[in-house]
Amino acid sequence: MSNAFTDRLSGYAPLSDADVALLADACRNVRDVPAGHHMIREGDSPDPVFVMLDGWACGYKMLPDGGRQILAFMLPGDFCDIHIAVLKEMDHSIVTITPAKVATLPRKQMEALVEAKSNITHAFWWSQLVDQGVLRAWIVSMGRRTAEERIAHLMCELYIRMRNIGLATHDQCELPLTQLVLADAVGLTPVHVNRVLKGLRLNKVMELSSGALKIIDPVRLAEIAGFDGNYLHSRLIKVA
Amino acid sequence: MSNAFTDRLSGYAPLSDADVALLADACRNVRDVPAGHHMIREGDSPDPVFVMLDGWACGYKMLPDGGRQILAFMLPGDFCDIHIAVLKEMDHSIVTITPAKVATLPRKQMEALVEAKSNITHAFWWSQLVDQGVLRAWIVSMGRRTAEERIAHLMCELYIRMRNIGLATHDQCELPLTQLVLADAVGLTPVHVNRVLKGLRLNKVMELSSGALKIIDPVRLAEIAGFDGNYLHSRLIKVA
DNA sequence: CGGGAAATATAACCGAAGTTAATGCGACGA
DNA sequence: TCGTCGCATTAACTTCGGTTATATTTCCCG
Repeated sequence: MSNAFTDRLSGYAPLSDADVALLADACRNVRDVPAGHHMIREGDSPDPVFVMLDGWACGYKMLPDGGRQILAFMLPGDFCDIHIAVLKEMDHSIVTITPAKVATLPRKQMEALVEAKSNITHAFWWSQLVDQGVLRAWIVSMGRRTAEERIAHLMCELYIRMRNIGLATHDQCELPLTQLVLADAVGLTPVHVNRVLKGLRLNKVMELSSGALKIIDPVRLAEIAGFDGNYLHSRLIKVA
Repeated sequence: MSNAFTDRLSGYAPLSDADVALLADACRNVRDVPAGHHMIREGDSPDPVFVMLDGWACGYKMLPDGGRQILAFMLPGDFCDIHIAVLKEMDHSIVTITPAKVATLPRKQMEALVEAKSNITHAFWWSQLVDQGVLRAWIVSMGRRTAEERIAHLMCELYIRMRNIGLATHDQCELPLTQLVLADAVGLTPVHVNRVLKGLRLNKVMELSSGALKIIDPVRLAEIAGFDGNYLHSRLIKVA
């Protein structure tokens, strides 16, 4: 009865079989959506909460000049936005990057879950805190890291997150991001992303091609990124 | 019985007099701390939750190379970090910028508040969401805005937040940040911050001196910043 | 299998912000 | 009252990453 979502939450609080069943049941309403499908648009009034069960999505904000800044990547098991119906209006948009399976939890059900089971509340809180930690790490990257460091850091983040949900081998994982998407995420131009990627490839640090990330020299990569995975608070692996 | 904290939360959920009294009582334990006092250091295991009742603080992360990135400013009424004791280890530090009055809420009391009163829980959630919105806005700034735009945007944010808690006049507010602190916040060098500030002053947009921000041309400032205050979800003024 | 769009790759040039360094100016304590 | 320390200011030079433009490759999809 478990799925990517219950797996993730189980890493954040000790959930009983009943809790897991409850959560799994809550996301029984699953939709298959194609790549490039908007789940939420800025300005929408949020109703259901979305949970990624399979595939990638990202949250982003457009600027008046047409630029786009990606704010976060959502992987299987992640909440898309855990607002719990408190906002009048979404302040950003969410779109799928690959074809995806998305569970739709009506807000009432979310609220019921939070009220009823303190374990689940706890797991939601924790999830929220981790997401916030990721946002903070992005701010640090954008503010103080060079282009190469930023990209290396994002690769570390995504690789570890993929590993935490069992979707990475020891040196490799799927990474279905074009250089344009990457550029929108790290606040660089696609041209410069290409230059940096070339550098990392030539220096035998990592390779990114045909939708997959291959880490050749993990130590060097983490060194360049100044990566400290602590902020991901990833208990999953240790528990499992 | 109200204070800066209960005022802020009242803007997020309808709190009864009893709720307010409960919250005010929860932060009866107030400490006066000097400027530059560390409330939380990265790596600490968090115990109590801190609430700013007066003065300014900021959260930041140090980089291996000695650089510093400020992640958020905390104003009167703000939670310093609403982790509710869920983390093993803080992933960033929090330090006062001015002399401040800080309330210390033991984690047990926080948990009790959350469990007991759904209004209060709701207000905490909302507060959390606003903070997250601020983080996202910072990412957009760092990723996609020029130096001038970034500084203009931060000034807009801080002015509006000060206004929301009744600490700004129609064109002015206290802003006790040195150019060095500002630089650490917007991800620029102090030298460049100075250049930009000079430009804004010469163009009669705004002035920043002796700890105060004076907005001369608010329309132009918001224009430069591409500021849309929506993300602050500031219901306070409208309700009051 | 072949044509077309999207994604990647490269090059030449430009400009915003970083670096380094020197100077000015208060505020505060001795 | 003076000296000092931190902050603000300014200048000269450098560099990282942006811009624009043009291949080239990949990968769909008929």
